[in-house]
Amino acid sequence: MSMPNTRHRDAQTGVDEDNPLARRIVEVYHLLFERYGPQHWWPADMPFEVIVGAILTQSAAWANVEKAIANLRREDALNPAAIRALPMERLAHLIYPSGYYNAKARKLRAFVDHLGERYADSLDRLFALDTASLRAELLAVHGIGPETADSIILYAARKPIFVVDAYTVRVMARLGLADNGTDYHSLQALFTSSLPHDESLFNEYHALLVRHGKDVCKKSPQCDGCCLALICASPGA
DNA sequence: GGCCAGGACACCA
DNA sequence: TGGTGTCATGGC
Repeated sequence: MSMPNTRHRDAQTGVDEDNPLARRIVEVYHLLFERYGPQHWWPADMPFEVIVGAILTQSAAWANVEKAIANLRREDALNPAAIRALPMERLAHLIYPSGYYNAKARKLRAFVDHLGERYADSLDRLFALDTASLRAELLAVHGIGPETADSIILYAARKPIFVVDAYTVRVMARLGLADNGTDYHSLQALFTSSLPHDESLFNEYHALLVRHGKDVCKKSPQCDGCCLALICASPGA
């Protein structure tokens, strides 16, 4: 994972180095990467597993999601046909540790049904869509909202789209660049208009925001020990 | 015992 | 259109 060198990449990417907001977004990335290093989120060798994880992680702790995925793997059910073949009760039981198991069982089923009906279970075919069409296609599936759709596009399809989540809002609020009322697409646009459209960069940046949000912004109301403290506009916000 | 986690949907005014 | 309730386990 290489960090963007804004001094040299501007000419290549069109990122406006004179834009203080864009500079700040890039600066935050550098500071987070320096502090935490690469996060190794979802190496997409198993895109279907990534999609399952993206759905199961909705409002759930990742450790619990891992248990649910392990159950599915043990059942040899980490593929669309197997999930479709499972009785809903059995599917819900397997994903029980991730919480909301009945609701999430319906969501998983909705996705594999959609994938089967329209793409013959081929993620390659689904991912062949351009990003906007893919996003619209995913949003049409029950249980897939903006964040889950973007997570699938970024981490499974490996297309450059920025994922906004609760941690992103929390960290950006600390920096004075957002508040709790900032809508998803405005915050997403803040990143995509400030950074090179690079899939591995967006992957790493989102993972770093989650790491930082967990480590510091939540636990330390006064930004104690925060690597962003010097540029933090509103400690304690 | 309460809070929160890598959200989304249904319902209502 | 915006606000609220619901879905629910597991770790701290």
